[in-house]
Amino acid sequence: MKTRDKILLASLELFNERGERNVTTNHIAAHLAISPGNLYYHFRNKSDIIYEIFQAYEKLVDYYLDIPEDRALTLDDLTFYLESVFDGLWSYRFFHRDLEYLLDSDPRLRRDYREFTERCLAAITLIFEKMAEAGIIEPQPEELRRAMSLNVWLVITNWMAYLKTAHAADGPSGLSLAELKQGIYQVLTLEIPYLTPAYRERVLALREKYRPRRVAVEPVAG
Amino acid sequence: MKTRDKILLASLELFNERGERNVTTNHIAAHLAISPGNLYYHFRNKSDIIYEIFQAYEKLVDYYLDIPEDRALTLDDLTFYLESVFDGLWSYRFFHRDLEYLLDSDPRLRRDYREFTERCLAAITLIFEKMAEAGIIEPQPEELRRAMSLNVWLVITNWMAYLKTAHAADGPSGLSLAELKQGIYQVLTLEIPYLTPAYRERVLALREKYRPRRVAVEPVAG
DNA sequence: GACTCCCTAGAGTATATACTCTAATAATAC
DNA sequence: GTATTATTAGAGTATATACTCTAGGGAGTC
Repeated sequence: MKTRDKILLASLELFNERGERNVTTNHIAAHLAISPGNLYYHFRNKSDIIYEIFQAYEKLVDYYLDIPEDRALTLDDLTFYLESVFDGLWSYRFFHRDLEYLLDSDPRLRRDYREFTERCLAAITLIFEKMAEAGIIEPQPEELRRAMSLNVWLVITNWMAYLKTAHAADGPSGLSLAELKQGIYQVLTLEIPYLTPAYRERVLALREKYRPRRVAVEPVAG
Repeated sequence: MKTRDKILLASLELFNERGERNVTTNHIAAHLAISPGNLYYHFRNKSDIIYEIFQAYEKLVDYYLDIPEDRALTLDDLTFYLESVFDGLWSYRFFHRDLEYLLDSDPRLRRDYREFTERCLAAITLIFEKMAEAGIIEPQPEELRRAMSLNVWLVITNWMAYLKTAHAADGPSGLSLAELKQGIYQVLTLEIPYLTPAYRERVLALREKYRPRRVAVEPVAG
């Protein structure tokens, strides 16, 4: 693999593990056993690394959320969208953690992220629309659909922070993708009241798959 | 005012304005025109300042969310809870911005914050319970009520980040309390499907008060 | 072999940051 | 007044961080 790509990969890995704030360019270089000079040969600064990682994230989610317009939406589609979005969130999980600081440090990123959010919100709204068309949920007025979509977005983008700050154990054990996907349970909770009788049971069954299992908190020895 | 209190106040102010990450102890001292030595006479380190500010935040919200058990809940109560929570969020808005880093740096804070979240979730659940008792919303099973409360929490705690990252203008104009309170619109959106006919119109009218006004984006000169 | 171009090493730097240390001053107690 | 304690100033420090600079290796080309 090219050094440039190795840098991007290692950065993402370290950022996800320790948080962007705790990872310096020297750390990244050391992790790859290359010199700082080498790293700076490939990237002008840390912001550029982050920006490029973001672009990959953006591309991934855009790809996932490319809603086909020519056919009806199925429950499998819905499952796919939900799973994919949380997969993306997982792979680039450092990003939302320090979002505000990152956007403050890089105007390009701020602009792109705003547009990215708008695209995501539009996609979610479209999904609601197509769910109504498919008879999965009752149709709702435009205004409500938009507000609901925004709530879905807020729940999705904040679920990880909730897990990391209020839920997970203190230890360095961290978080698992499986836990993260319990966010799907929360998202589907939002849709319950709008489900049509025809689909109600099926969606509830889907939701049930993501129900958080109450994890017993290990008593700390000592 | 005592120097100690001045330090807490100035820290909160600067943290809110610029973000904790961008505010050093030297900045705080300079802002107050005192020496760093003086600051460190009153606080052992930056973490202690943050911890003390958090305790004030916690106390404030606990006070707001002290739900009286001896009487029925009214719409005015609900309004008060919502307004208060967003007021608190505003006054200590730096906190959620760097939450994960802050909790990683201070085990006391992590423990306290987790308990704080649990108390807030319990309070929200109780509010739902009492809203059902008061006939404002239809009663729901325990499980659903808990999941709904968590969604309310996720929306509330993420609303500001949404505004700052995806919505607000780039400029240093920043955010206003009024904008922040549009989060109430989103929270009430969550409750719409559960409203009883008797209260539906009234709650919708309340919600309407917080509807975001589409702000025209100023074209940038130049 | 010489030239060029891409890549890399590694020492080095300017700046920032959290925090310390000493000495002096103000406040209080007796 | 004197002793004691609380408060403050301000210079200073150890460490970290993002980033630079110079020198050179390796591979291909003529």
